[in-house]
Amino acid sequence: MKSAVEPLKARRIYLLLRDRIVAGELSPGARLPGEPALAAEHAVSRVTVRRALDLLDKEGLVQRKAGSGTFVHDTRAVRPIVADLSNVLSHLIDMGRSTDVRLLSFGYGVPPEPIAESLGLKPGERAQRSVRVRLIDGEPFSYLTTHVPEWIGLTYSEAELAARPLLELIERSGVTTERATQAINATLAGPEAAAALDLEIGSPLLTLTRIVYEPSGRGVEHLHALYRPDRYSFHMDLVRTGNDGERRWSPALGWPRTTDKSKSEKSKAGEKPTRTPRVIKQRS
Amino acid sequence: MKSAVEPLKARRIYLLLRDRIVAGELSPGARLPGEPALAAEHAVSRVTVRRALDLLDKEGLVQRKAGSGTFVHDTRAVRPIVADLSNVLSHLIDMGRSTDVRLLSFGYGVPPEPIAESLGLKPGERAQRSVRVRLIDGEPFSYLTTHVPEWIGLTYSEAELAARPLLELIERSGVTTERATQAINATLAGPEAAAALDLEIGSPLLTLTRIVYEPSGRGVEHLHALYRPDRYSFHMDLVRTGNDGERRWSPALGWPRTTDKSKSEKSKAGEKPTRTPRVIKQRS
DNA sequence: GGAACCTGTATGATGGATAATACAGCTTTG
DNA sequence: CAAAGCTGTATTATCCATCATACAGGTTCC
Repeated sequence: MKSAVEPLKARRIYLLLRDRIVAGELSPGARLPGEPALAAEHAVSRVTVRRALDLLDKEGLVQRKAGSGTFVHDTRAVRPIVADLSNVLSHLIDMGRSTDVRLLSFGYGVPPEPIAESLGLKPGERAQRSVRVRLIDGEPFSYLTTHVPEWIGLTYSEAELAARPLLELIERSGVTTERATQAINATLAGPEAAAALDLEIGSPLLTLTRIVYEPSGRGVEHLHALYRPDRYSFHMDLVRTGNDGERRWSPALGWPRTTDKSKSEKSKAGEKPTRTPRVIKQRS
Repeated sequence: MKSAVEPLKARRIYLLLRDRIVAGELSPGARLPGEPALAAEHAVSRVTVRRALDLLDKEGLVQRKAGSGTFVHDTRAVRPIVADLSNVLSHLIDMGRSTDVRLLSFGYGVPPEPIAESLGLKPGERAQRSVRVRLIDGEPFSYLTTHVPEWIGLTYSEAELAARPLLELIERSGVTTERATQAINATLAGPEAAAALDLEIGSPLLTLTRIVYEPSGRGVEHLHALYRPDRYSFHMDLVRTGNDGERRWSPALGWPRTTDKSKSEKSKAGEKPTRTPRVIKQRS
């Protein structure tokens, strides 16, 4: 068995720098602090900084010029996709970007207890489990694990699942979907997800867990989605509702907009990032 | 300078197991796979698995019984706070949980370019930057970095900021807030955030970036929030709108019912009061 | 009781990440 | 041109996470 210990500090610095670049804090063309400076800043040796920069370089995020410095390269290719809170990204397709789905796994079995519970399954009852990866322009950005009660799952084939949206298939089976709940969170990539998303284990991931209910209140779909944060983020517009006494933000329903100039977001140096919303025009 | 190489595989396994526990996949009382099994599953040595389990143990998530096995312990203490998408968690306060805010940093300066842009500042214009940590029941769960145009920031004092919601202070200054945009994402904890949130560097974090605009369209607040995913998550209810042709999910405006996780009946072996300190300091 | 698990504990070996240091060649600046 | 940066490239040494292995002592179950 090969032993281990993988880059840690190096990868960390790589990720931090990467975040700052993708977030727009370091604009294209800008020169990064020198290797000695970065080494001092992060209290590591220059060799380590160097490894981090090599990773950025290999990824094309940065261009190194001997004798001159390291410069931020084209970031446009790395700009994340933006979806609204209901997870709609159809506007991307309209923009000519191609999305593709790859079905990694398909089968029936007894799901873990919490999922069974959310689907209202009796102990021992089976469900269909599928794992899919969604790609945009050939690059994977989401890793979806879905569970559907067996009696629904049986109404469509594996091939159909690979080709059509699951929810559409569910509705085709005669089930009406009406309500859903979802939770957004963050995790680290485990081995399978990391492999599927072309990431290293331990990379941060955005998480979305959604349960779709039919009118009777029975769950018909349990979705667990993992997103690469550098390629996907949730975005929403809020409006102020309820005058003073009860001031609160509510989602702006007419949602389409995003017209304004690239409003980027980021915070201070050496901090956490967040993505830059994409300027998107949408049809309709 | 102390050299390095920190636990990697061990921590990874720790985090993965932790996720499964917190997510409910491994219910309280359940017995984890044995150390040899886990070692095989993750292709590591038993020593490494052991370290991961030690971390879980120290955190109180798991109880180890020599000769018997390792069992999932009380998870209720770890259940994350749930907030709706507009970031309201008032219902928690209603539940008797106390929140507290600690002001870590306060000052004025020229913000990084993307933030300046979002606030509509001219190059060189200054803004107030504050860093706060929010605690619930004494435990930190969010790390907030806010930027406000100087002319607004000057209308309140540092003490006021530490005591009252920022948005309230902004509105008190005469500014009307009407619209906001926010993006949700994920990252890894950097050094400062990790320290403030009592985490290790490299832990996953939920990210929320919100920009609040006044009616004229000028930004008046830039918020960058980092949340511990094990203590905080976003939750929302959706309803199906737009019949077939344009089927889509929209946020349910009525208040979401909290995800009641009280599956009371499960009292396994003698319940234990275990009040475990939350320190995750590893290495001694 | 005893087999078959399990967790606790100790050992030595190893290899890869990191540190520390030195020097080359290029670029920019004055 | 020369000085002062910078990146490229070695070399050597250290450290420690991990591996592999062995054995102890507890628990479960037949």
